[in-house]
Amino acid sequence: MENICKKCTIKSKAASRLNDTEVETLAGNCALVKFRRGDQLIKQGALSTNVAYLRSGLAKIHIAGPYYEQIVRVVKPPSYLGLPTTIGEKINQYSVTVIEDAEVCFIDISIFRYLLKENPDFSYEIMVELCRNELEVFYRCANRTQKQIRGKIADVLLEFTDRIYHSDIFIIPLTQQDFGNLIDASRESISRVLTEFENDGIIKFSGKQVEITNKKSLLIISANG
Amino acid sequence: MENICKKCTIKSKAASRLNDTEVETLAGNCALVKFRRGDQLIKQGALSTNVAYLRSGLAKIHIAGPYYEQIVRVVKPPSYLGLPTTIGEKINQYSVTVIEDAEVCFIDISIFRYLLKENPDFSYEIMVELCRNELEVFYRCANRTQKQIRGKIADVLLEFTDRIYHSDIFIIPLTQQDFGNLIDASRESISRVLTEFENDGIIKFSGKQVEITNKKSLLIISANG
DNA sequence: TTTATTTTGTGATATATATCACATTTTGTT
DNA sequence: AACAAAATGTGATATATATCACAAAATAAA
Repeated sequence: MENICKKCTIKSKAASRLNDTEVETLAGNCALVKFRRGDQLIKQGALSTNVAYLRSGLAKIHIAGPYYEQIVRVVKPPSYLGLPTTIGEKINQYSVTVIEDAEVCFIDISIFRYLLKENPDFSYEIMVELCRNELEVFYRCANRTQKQIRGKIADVLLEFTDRIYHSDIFIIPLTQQDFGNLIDASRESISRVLTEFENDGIIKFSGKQVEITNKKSLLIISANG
Repeated sequence: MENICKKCTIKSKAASRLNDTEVETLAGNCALVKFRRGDQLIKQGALSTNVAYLRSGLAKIHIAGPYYEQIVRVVKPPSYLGLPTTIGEKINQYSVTVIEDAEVCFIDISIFRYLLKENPDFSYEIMVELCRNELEVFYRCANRTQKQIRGKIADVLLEFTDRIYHSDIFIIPLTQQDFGNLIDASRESISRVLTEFENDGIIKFSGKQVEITNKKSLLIISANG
């Protein structure tokens, strides 16, 4: 088997800490798979045998809430998925679904654990990622609670334009239903506010394509809403 | 200096993975400090030089939200505090305040990092803790969103009785203001619902002391509310 | 003990957002 | 291309919970 990981151009910061032998071990126990929008990468409740590394595309993490499925966050690459399961648990504690065609490397859990044990630098970088996730959920929580719908929608639009697509024009990778779920709002409210933003000349949108035409306003709404 | 850590009876699962020499290193760079309710252990924005290990007592994690301070969760011992800062960041990303008199060990950051690097088992246990935290925040998020006040209050009461105090009678360690903040409700709503629960014979409460008199009802409310 | 401060209780009222209901458009499929 | 299914737009209405405004009680400080 050729060493696909060695040549990988989208290596994680953690993986770049691995030495040649370790990369080889990784490559021998790692499968690159392509997924399409809607495909489920990780299914809550299922036994897990792999860590997933999101190389490209976009995914959403969602968990079963008391009444309905709750989207917790949107994940952009590069990012490891399912770590909390790998570490400590055997059964997936949440689901991950692709929302934009993605390439994912599945890494055998025991190999991943082996690398964590053998290479403290690798391990440390994984920890950094875990910590960052925790903090992000904290912030997101505070925002979700304290802002009202307009502000939260502005936040999401800004996140897409600045951190995910790095462009003023992009396709929202979520249905309005999911968009609402992500920020705790109803589908109808999303529709209304988006229309309102359009009327106010802040965005243009047709279908799922959005163009941010007045980012300043969006920033103000994000700060005050 | 005597080796206080070696004799420690409330050792973390991670720390129990350390060998004698490592425990000695830890002991030499670790200070046990007592705190009283209201004392701030970790201050968001401040430079961090220590990891805090909550040995006893109770604390709340809170972060600056867009409009007000948001309580993210209540932490019970044994638990490491400030890990996300230790790992990856230099400045505290959230605050921690004692809500019930506590004993805390402050561990020098560089020593902590050294132990992470030297001892993969220690490191792995820390990761387990990080992952558990992440999952808990996920669940909490879904609950906060999907349940209404009655259900969320029932949840908190159940958490106190089952997981924190292991007793049907306990003192709520939060003001109603903080209680509300924790579950996204107003102070007034907490007061009203608590009174309602008392009228329905589910709890008895005088001042901050609560006695759960009908746990079954509470479980039902938690499940349906 | 007295005084000041913080916390709690409770009614009346306001409001942001959900829900419902249905038309319309878009997307996916045979 | 035609049809079925899913997603979106928009008005009318409902509602859970916040906010306001005080009074009362409990805690902390002097």
